[in-house]
Amino acid sequence: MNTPKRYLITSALPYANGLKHIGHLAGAYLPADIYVRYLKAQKRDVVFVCGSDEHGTAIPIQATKEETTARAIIDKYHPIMKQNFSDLGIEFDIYHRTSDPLHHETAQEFFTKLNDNGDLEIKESEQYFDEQANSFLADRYIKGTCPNCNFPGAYGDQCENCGKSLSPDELINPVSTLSGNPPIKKLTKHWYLPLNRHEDFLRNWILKEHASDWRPTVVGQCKSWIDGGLQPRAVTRDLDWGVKVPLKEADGKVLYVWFDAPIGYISATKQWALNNEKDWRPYWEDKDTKLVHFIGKDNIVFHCLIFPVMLKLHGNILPDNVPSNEFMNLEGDKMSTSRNWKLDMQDYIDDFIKKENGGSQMADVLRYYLTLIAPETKDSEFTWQGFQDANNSELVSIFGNYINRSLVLMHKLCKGKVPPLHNDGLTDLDRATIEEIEACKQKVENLLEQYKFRDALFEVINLARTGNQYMQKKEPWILAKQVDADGNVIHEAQQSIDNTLHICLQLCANLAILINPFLPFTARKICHLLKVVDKILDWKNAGKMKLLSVGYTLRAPELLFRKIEDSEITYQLEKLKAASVKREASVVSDPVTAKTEEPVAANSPVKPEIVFDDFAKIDLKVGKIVSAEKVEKVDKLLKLSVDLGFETRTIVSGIALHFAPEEIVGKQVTVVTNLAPRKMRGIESNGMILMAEDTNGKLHFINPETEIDPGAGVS
RNA sequence: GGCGAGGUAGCUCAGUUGGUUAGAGCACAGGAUUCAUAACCCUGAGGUCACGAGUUCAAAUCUCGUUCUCGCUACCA
Repeated sequence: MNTPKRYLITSALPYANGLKHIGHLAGAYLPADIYVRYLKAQKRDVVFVCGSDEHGTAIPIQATKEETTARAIIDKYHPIMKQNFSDLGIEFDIYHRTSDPLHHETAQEFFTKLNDNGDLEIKESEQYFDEQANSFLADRYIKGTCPNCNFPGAYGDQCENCGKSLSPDELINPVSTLSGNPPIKKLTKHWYLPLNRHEDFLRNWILKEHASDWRPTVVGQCKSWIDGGLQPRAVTRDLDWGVKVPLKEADGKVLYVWFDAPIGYISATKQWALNNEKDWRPYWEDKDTKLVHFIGKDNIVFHCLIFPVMLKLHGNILPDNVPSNEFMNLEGDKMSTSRNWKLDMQDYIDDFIKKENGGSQMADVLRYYLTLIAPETKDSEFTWQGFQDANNSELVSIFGNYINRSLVLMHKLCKGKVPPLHNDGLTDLDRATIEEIEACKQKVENLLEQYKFRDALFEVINLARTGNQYMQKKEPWILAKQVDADGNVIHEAQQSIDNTLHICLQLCANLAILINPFLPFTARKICHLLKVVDKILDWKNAGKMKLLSVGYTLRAPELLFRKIEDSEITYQLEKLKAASVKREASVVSDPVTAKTEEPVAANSPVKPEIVFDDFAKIDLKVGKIVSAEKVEKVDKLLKLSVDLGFETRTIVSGIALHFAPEEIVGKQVTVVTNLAPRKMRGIESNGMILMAEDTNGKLHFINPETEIDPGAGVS
């Protein structure tokens, strides 16, 4: 493996619509920071960029929720996120933002080049338009009744009640959230990135060239997408929040957020270059640059398929690796912002780092545990108990304790000075220990180069364990009891004590260097205790045994980590559960989006008023199920034959998860008989069975109290 | 239903191209020790490697089936 000339490391741009939780931290920011700190300790040429992603419809939506403007939202969250990262020791070379003019220029230039080269397609389509607001409506700006669960406040892209992804066309009774009026359909023009043109490139590049050096989950996910068929993807949309499409004919259109966001890496690099009087170009154009994207698995498609296609078309380098992490669960459940099941970085900072017994050592504790359980190969599990255990029995008991006992012993047995190493007195154990220090450096290095952060961290802790074992075997405190008539330790014993503590202290210094990428605050604190400058943390010093000069006075020991009490853990567990329960309770009385919605949807779960004639259009009849069978290869559908008196019809109904075919034959049901026919799975459905859903989500038939003749009208 | 990733000790996870009694850390039990934040150190117990077949001299590892979890995707008039 030859060393690249320079590195460009990116962490996924966090979306500036709210606080970010530790799942995000563990997925994209912490591993990147560790990697970057390691590279920098190696004195490599590396730039670590990140920034806030401030476009997309969710920003104005959040603004409505908080009753403010989009600009105010991003100006609120950008500095908070920046500070959160800083408090946790995530040290970007630049934390930029996509609202910056430089980014707008960069994104526009990117679009223009692709468009000029004919790499984009233009298509016209009908989209919902709000006449009063004179504006096309993003999916998120259309609300209506969810066709899946009948929740009246479903958005055009997703129903927040049942979680189903939707398209605006699926909504029943769509309404614009801008004016409250039903939208009309209007023709609009959009630019598309034809991913389908690049299937061969992607297949070859990922599935062949990177089949073995990328993580299996990443390659697998890409394969799944590619095999599923790549579609042209809209690059622009009708919205007034974002990067304006740089074409006269595209007034009122902006770049789709997925298109402009990754370009944010480039504009961030440009800004960094401006700040530091550097040239940004080689970082994105020179083949000798190693580009690495750190992301969570939800971002794989963008960073492995879409953005590389964009980069290739634009003439940039491609990522060398995209070490995506899986997800981190919390106490047995998925982390979720909407269900409030999470631990925000901000909350951890408030509850641990900013406390009197906290400080930056607590930032390192979180970094330690998150790295220990990093979801590198599969989803992992954050538990507060695990957090406490990792701290108390590893950081405190093994690592912190080793450093502490080394310093304490040195003060007691070596007069507070680094003792000399008497070469003629070296034992096999001494030599073996020295060799282990050197070997540890190599192990950590190899693992980090392969993005195996968890294993790398283990090796460092293991070196502390080695130190403990070594000290235990040498027992300098026992040797110190061998005194002569004057009470002085006899010569041979003192020599052995000197050698032991000399090696122990050099090992401490090595620990500082090796732990530095993972726990930077701790590394600096060790340097302070050893009275050495931070320069010693250069990676090239690792494995060396001459980091501390003989005879040098060291500081009095201070503890590196404190124990975490049971009460702190119970407090967090209760807090987590309380917040999540509160959330559930509030959903019942006050729908997810209550504050912002039109009164109708917010205050009463009733659809807009209609007149009798509207109702009279619907033809409802009682029918009787005469046969039922499961539609093959589909989860939810049953094919029913329903006797309506005057005829027997085939109706396909999505109730298979609730009823077995045999148990519903003979049941009476209410049928909408004049609904337009619709084909599902190749079967034409002529009508619709009315169902009621209880609070548990279970479906119930709507039928007459006692059996009556099929075909009876309902009104 | 399709595709992808998983199911290994109480917990969190390793297990390279199939090869001797399946590993680590933590937790647990016993012992030893006191320099150290009752920390460290030593020893030990603990697994039908989700389940069932098959290929093989040999399977946690390969093949097929079943089942469960996660992600993407399809179906809901």
